[in-house]
Amino acid sequence: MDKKDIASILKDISVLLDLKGENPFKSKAYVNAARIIETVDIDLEQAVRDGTLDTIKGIGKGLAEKITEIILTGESAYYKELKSSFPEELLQLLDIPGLGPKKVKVLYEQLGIKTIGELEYACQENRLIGLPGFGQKSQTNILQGIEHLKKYRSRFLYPVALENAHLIMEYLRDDPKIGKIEVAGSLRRKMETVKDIDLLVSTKYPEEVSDKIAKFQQVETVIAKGDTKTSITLDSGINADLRVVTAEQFPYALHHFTGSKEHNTAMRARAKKSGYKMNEYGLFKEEKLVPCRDETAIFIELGLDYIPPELRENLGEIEAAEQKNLPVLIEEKDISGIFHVHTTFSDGSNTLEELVKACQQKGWKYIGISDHSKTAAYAGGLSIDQIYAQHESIDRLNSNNKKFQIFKGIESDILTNGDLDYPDNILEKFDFIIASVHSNFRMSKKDMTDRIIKALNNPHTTMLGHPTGRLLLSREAYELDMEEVLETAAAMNVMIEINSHPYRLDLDWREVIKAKDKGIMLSVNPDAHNIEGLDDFRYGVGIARKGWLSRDQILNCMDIQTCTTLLKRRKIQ
DNA sequence: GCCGTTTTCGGCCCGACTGTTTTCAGTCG
Repeated sequence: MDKKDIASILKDISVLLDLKGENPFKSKAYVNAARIIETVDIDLEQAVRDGTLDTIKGIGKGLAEKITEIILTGESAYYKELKSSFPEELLQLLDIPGLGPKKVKVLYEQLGIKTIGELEYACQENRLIGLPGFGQKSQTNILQGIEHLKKYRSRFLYPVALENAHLIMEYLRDDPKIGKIEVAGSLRRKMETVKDIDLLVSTKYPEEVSDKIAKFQQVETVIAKGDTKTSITLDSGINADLRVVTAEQFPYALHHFTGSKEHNTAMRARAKKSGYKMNEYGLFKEEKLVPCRDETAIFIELGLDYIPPELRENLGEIEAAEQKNLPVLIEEKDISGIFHVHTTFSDGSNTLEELVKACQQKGWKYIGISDHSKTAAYAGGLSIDQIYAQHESIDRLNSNNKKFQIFKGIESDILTNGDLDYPDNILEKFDFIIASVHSNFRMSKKDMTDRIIKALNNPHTTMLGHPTGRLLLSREAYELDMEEVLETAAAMNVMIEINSHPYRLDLDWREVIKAKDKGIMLSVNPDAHNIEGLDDFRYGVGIARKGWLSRDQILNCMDIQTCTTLLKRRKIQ
């Protein structure tokens, strides 16, 4: 029973309470507690033993009791009881846009609808019309929503959403009636996946701009259209919300629609405490607008340093901003070289020479080549002879150019027993070794943890590659005790990569925060298989920023000399 | 269900939009 499992039970309880029609604040208390459990850096089992669970802000006596029960027994009688009053599939109905707990309750109690299939059938039979709160329009919308759900996934990868956002922005940008236009929402906060695109536009002509948005060629449907908000579905399947405000309102609206919801809630509560009211239209003191020309001015008015969007998750950023304690976040320009690049020696599609040239053109000072190791036969893993051949090429290129360094590396499979993929006399020939799991994902949590821990204890391992193995929106992470992995990495001085491939973004940014706190050095790696793939490092920088990292905590922000020293550190120990 | 430098009771962030109503509830962010 790890933190995620506990949080998931608490969230389920919250939904069930909503369905029962309980006090909404009670339900909110459970969601809130779930979030706290997920993010708090406290050993919960220890807290149970010490009886200190209810000293955590947001967890009182009632929740502490329930969480204790879950930790000790793996179950919750309260949860079981709630669950038994509804069919299990019922919760899926909440995925349909426009259906919340109240309406689902009506559908269930009055029509006995339990599944999406039953709901679709009931709509086709016209049976929703006449139910309290339902009519012709809502029935049609529900049918459309079901169609949409079937057709598309509910979330999109960050670059996909970004590209779609840029399409809309380009369409609007040249319009003289439009002042500012900016991305907001989870996209601006650089979440790894997003549900929809939020765009904010300033104009004196809201109606005309709304009309123009609805006429965008790539709009499939206009979901809603009002004075300040237009919601559309693009033909790529992604939804976009466009908010239209005046130039004066823009900074407040930008902050509001960037979120997160949790950050906003905390900000408004804070504002209220000091006698302000805060909403998307402004910051008000005694009903009077406090003029702010940009977001920074809003933060300053509230006694805070500017909080970059990536940090706005209500995970301590407001307190840090108050104490002038926010980190100086890493930026793309801080990257001075790149590790984890595949060449034609294994499954890459560009040669060593081409990749080196591409890196030089980007102004980088070094590249760390890491092709696959021999067990990864499907990816053309290198035989020992091929390693010698590659090292010869690298030595030749290095001797011809003293200003650019090629580091010799390998992405070694972590074998099922936790060993690396070559004998020691070969492993010691590399400048760095990325140890990654590429096979046998379905091990027990304990076995997988032991497997990785063993690899971390190997003196040849420089860094751990894509630590969770997840593929966003398609493959779950393998079972792993991440806490133990981070502890070991910290103790053994092993670095961890932030794999920047948009399908991975692994280490997860929530864990990056914890890794940073443990003093672990991270490396923003593109895991590039061709020249274009090098640019994925940008997504990794986004994750590093969400993980509160500064340049001095990232290997590939260092100069050649420092990198060389840091890579050798492991072997000397 | 949580919380408290006026409070152990009575609050709990706030507003837009839709579809259903005939002044508002539900949903969403």
